[in-house]
Amino acid sequence: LEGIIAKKSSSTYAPDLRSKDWLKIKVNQRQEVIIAGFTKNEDTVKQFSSLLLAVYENGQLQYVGKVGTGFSDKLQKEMMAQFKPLITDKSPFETIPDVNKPSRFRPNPPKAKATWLKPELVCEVSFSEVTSDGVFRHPSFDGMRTDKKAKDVVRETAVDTEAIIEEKDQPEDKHAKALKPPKEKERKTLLNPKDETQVRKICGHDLKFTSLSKIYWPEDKVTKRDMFNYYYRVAEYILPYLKDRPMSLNRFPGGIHGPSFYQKNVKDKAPDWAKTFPYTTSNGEDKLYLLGTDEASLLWMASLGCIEMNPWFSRAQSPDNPDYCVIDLDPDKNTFDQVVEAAQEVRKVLDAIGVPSFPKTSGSTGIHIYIPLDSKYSYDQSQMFARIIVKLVHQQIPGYTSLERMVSKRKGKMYLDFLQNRPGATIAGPYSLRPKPGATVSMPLTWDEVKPGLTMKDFTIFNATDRLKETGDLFKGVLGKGIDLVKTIKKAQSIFDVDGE
DNA sequence: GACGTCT
DNA sequence: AGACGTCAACGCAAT
DNA sequence: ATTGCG
Ligand SMILES: [Mn+2]
Ligand SMILES: [Mn+2]
Repeated sequence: LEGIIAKKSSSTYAPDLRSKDWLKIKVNQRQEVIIAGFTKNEDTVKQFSSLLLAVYENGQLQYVGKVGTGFSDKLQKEMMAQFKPLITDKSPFETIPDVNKPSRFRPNPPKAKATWLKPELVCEVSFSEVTSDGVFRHPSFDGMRTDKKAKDVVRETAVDTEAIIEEKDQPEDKHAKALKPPKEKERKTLLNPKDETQVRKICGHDLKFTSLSKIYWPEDKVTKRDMFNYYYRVAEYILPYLKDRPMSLNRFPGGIHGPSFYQKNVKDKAPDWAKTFPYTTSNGEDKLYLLGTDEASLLWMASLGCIEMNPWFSRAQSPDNPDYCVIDLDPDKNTFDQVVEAAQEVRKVLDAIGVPSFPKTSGSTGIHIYIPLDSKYSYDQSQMFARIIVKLVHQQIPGYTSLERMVSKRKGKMYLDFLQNRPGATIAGPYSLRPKPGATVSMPLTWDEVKPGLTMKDFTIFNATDRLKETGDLFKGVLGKGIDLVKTIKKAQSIFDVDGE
């Protein structure tokens, strides 16, 4: 048994971070809204990039934000047919909303052109909360509503009720406060800034955190304590990508410049509550992988000095069937703008054959692109598909990319790594920290963000949680509906010159 | 980083 | 109690 | 059998 010792913390600081307050499952709100227009980004092939949403407030049309996710290409086509007759060059709003509103975390939003619609169509969206300027956070499209008149669409939550009361500077009304939905609290920090050793109860298990002021990232003055606090705060985002996955532990007990080593076997090491996955090595030894499960397993890994989180592509329930295929761009003597170019080339190829793709910075030097497979295929099939894609990409940009396995044969060109799609192989998962100067994070992106000027240090331990509050989990689709490989490969063969070999 | 053994 | 030593991947393919 | 590779 590993040394996680049950001991009451003597610290007076530690508040009860485990009050059920934050344990509540985040329930999205839903409401009907009017479609008042749509935007189309400069580069996209889609019908539209987002819908501009509105509700009536005091008889006036009020902008409540936009939604850019939740519709398939097919649905978009049908919707566009409904939009066409309603297009108008006059904004239905009294004051024209800023649909390209930049923010601290998306300083260069893609240029989106707005098209206005007569406010007649109604749809339903879900969202996590309403921001202080009255727009939806993390909106997602749930479908059209044909049974509802646009004129009847008003705000459904009590949030605005309170906002209006405050605006008019009325005395606070207890009743209004009671109606207010529970505010999505920003998660508190796990560990206090003082004690070198602290014990916390996580998922019912006492975890001990030691050497908390040890500097893990000296260039950035980031400590082990900072690392724990980070994983604690991103837990809800990262855990879906670790859950039930065997983990390769890559340990850096002395920080990012100290010696490091891999650990796969946690037999007789993991605490008794940890879930494990048995495997047998090629020379017949029985070992146990740690499975990602919950916050306790996440923080226990971190406490071993695992700066990175390296999950399998498949889960224990179906270990031979990956949930996604990965195209891993590994630059050598390339600029990051070239990595961006290559990533967009991957996207173009995938777009052409109707395959959704999800990009993220690796946090180290490259970019990872995930393709959802929904564990319908084998690793071999996934790798075959990845090989087809990178071959096509390489044909487009042979000047600075390479498919050579041997580094010396790559001649400084970027490796289009498809071989990582094999059992037992891993890469740093989404939201993982990396043991690199800058305390970088492997950050999921929208494709609009994958453009020249992007840098690895845009996303770090310092800004990741703030960004997540704004963007939500951009990788949701990765664990969603998988592609149809058979159809897709056929389509690729019809469009491109795919050589089978 | 954790554990066993030695002084 | 503290110092010290030891351990902590793996599969595949090219050479 | 050893090395290179992620
Ligand atoms: Mn890589
Ligand atoms: Mn790679």
